[in-house]
Amino acid sequence: MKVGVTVATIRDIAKEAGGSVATVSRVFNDNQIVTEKTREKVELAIQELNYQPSMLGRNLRTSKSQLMLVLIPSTSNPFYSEIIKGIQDAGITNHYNILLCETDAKPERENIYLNMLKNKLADGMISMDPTINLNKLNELAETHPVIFCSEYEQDGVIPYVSIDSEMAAYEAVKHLIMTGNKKIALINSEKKYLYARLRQAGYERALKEFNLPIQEEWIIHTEDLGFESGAQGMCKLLELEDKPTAVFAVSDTLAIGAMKALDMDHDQERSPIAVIGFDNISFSTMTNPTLSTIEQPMYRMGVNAAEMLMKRMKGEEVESVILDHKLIIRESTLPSKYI
Amino acid sequence: MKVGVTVATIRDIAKEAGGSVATVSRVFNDNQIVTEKTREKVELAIQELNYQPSMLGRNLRTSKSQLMLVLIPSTSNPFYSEIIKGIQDAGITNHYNILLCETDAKPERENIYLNMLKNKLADGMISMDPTINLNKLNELAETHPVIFCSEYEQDGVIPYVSIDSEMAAYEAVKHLIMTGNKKIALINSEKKYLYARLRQAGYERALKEFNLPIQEEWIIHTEDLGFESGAQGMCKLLELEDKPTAVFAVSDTLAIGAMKALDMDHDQERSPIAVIGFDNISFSTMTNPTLSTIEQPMYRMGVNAAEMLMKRMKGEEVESVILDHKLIIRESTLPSKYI
DNA sequence: ATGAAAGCGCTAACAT
DNA sequence: ATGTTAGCGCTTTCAT
Repeated sequence: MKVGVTVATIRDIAKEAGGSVATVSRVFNDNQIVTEKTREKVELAIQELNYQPSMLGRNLRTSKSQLMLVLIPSTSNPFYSEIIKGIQDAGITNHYNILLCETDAKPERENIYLNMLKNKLADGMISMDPTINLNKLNELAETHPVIFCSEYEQDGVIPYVSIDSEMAAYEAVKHLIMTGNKKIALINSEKKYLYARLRQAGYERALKEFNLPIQEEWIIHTEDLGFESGAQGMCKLLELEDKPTAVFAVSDTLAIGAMKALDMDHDQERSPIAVIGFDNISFSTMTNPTLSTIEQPMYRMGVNAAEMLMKRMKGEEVESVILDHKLIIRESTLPSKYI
Repeated sequence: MKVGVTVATIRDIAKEAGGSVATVSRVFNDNQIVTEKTREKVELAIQELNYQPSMLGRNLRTSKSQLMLVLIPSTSNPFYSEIIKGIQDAGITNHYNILLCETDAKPERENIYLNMLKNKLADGMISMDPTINLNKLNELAETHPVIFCSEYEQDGVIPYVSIDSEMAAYEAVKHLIMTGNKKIALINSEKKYLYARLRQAGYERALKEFNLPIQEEWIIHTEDLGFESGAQGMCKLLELEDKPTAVFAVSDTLAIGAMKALDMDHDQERSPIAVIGFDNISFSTMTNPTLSTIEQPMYRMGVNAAEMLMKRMKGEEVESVILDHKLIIRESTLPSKYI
């Protein structure tokens, strides 16, 4: 690494081209007012000195950073990967880059990121973090562009893009009922998250509609969405006297863990247990049996969230969006698979 | 979102505290020269006006952004998630944030990111992208801090953190041989990638050492590391007259896809096929059978890469690092599983 | 110990 | 059409 190599600034170009910094700036910002002749001279100088305008200078002047903050709880859930890809694709088309922020459910990290928005290091924020402090975020949203993606605040003021979790859960459970199950368990995450409450509501609505009892012992709450938690949840269910015949897990990662616990359970007496997940991550086609699930349009959610944020950053108003979900029936809920 | 709300600047604080901007700056930078009394006054004003120093201003002045660029080919491979977590954890401790850059193997994106480094939007770069243009990167590295993580240039000048891919592959294949396999196939990615060449070299070395033939038709090259590619690779092998009895796949994602193809192959005549992967992503314990693999210390690789880069950004020299890998034996290579 | 002032690289209002 | 210049918010040197 060469030390002391100074990078060309706009002034160097101006001098080299025999013009002023304003002209150089105009050339770079595609200002049509510049003569073709002048433009050529400037562009030659730019080539010559291999000039790149400093974002630092430009950003300070325009007080824009062209950066979007993206808050996620953890990178380990593949659910977020597809969304991020959507955000990135939409952002890059409009010369925005994303600053990925993994909060790991740590409030001190959250603070760092909220401050980055306050002190202009980023122009706006997309939050996918269910653990975020809503009071602080709402306060921030009064003065800065913020969009929710996936997890949001019901009846809140921050625009969001999400799906109808209650309806999707209802459909998943109804599918279990229609395929002959009467004892249906729920592996849910903690009820402090909106999506957890909504999916539980959908689960309960489906059971009620078909006059099936809601049994406390068939509802498991896990600490996180890891495979391990799903497996533990299933183990608890398998220990029950009165075992369920089907399980609805609120994420594919939980469902996959649950199916693994089923694999490893060598009680040949027990009846097969159907499993349905939520998200449709790509892994869900790789399990054996393949996993029935609710598809979320993750890539589109990301694109939408980014576009909403970019509008917001231009000062436009935006409306929240509910995207379509879809029931995907695979082997894990096919009775035949187990016969 | 309130419009027109102006954020407090360092001058506002100076005025409020009845001091100068220099003093406020000193307080913020923990300059010990400030009197306790003055410091208190300033801190009160900071509280009062809820002041956050603008990174934009600070960055321009110090010509540092406290941002590290992280280049990855795609977010969809979970292999990168753990590494990124390591980078982020190490970075945040030192007040660095990461700018995640998915190149998607598109050269135009690559250019965007390389330029961000040139024009000071980021202080340094960690590249995990095997598709990157080495000429450009080497040129950039002459003037800017760059570190390779996982994929690197052999005998190049850019420091890297990686594992011994050749040795790891050798061990994986030797394990297949020791468990009784004589016909061993390789599902590799494209040979333009260093890791692909090294792993193939290890594969060939193990075969040679045990006097097993290297058969062209048992070596598959895939376009990417997706599940689908792994499945297609296995299908090709299953169509062969002379089928292998074991497969070494250069990534867990490929291996998992390959195992899925095995699941779906209903030829009851064929002998079982052992599979070993590479990476030890968390999903590899969720398949049935569970996947034998080579563990890479992904989190530690990330931490190391970030620390190396931070040293480099301070102007220190750093040495490349090879971290330990580990053979993980699970069900997919246990002969008993198939009997 | 504190303050005044220069200046980082750029854009844009204003002047020519 | 082009140039001059102020100033974005901060750090830091130099003076007091």
